[in-house]
Amino acid sequence: MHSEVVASRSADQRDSSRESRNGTPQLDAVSLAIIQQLQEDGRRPYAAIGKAVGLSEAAVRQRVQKLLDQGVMQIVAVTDPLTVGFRRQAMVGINVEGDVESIAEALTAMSEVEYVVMTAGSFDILAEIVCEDDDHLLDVINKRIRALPGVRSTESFVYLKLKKQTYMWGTR
Amino acid sequence: MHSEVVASRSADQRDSSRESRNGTPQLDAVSLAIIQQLQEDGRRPYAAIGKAVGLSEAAVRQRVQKLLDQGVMQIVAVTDPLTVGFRRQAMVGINVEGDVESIAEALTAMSEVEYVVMTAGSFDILAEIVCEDDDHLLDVINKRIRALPGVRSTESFVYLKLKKQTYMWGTR
DNA sequence: ACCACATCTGCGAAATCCGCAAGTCTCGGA
DNA sequence: TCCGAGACTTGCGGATTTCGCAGATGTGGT
Repeated sequence: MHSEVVASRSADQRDSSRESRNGTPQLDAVSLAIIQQLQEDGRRPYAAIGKAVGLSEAAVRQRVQKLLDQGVMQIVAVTDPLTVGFRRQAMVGINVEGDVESIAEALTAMSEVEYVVMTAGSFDILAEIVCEDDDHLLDVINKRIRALPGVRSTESFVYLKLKKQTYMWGTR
Repeated sequence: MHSEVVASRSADQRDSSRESRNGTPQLDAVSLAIIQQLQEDGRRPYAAIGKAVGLSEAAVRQRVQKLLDQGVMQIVAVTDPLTVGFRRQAMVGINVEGDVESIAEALTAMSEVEYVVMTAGSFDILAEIVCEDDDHLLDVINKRIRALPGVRSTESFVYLKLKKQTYMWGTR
């Protein structure tokens, strides 16, 4: 009933914040374990987490704070869009002529756009749209996205049924 | 310094849990406001939330517990996959012959599959894959997904750059 | 060797969480 | 109309958690 992740801390396990070349902070095993705990329950007390990962309450608190400050993770409530009144969703594949980045930027600025990713393949950009109804969705796709200068074509995939949505990265 | 969302509670605002025909619980304005608070900070104290939405600490506590029990929302840590060691992601569009639902089910069972949605359009299913490297990604797509009986064809969109990822449903 | 820096621990004080009870109000059914 | 169910409020202690700080410990660079 005392499953410690790490019994002793060796050198390479405690570099909780070293920058790798691309600027993203490098995470050690302990921080990973902390994140894992908070992925199960975002409100789990620091002491309980400490017990699980083999750290003091204060140490866990400091690391969590740093992870939040660094933007490595955030602790938030996530919901099923349907239950909060958004009944139409779609993934939109977009092809761009010219600067892809600027189009992506414009999409990011739209509040109905939940998700924007630049891709390799037959689309340059994939964007997820979350709307209240068909009219709203139609408006966003036809009037706002297609109106952006540089958007060559779009293809829409209206969601029929959401089957899975996980937030368990790093928990495998 | 006392910004209450609701000054007085009218009838339709306090049906915090009524079932609509499709079985999903209906949310009132107050629960929406609570979720909104927790989307900004999943660890915000109940008293602070109560102050913001115009409810007592105890009432907020009861509502949050119910929302969690009902599965309407969950409070979790979310991370940027890249910083936790998953360097290859892709969206895969899938075409199916026969029962779409059962294929979706099979995808859901895979731990590398983060997201599964059934769609209308030129794909029957969209699935998001999160992997550690190219080999892993290739393995999942070619050996596991394409091997499913009923999968007619797939098309992959490898992620080049994630531009936006929000969890702010209902916060508009 | 020594310093600078980051991290961890320990420990009080303050704040929060949690369960509980009693009273109010509204809605809807008998 | 009367009554019960459900939701909210207020109030209350006790257990728990959070928070800030001071003092160790450890590591890397000079």
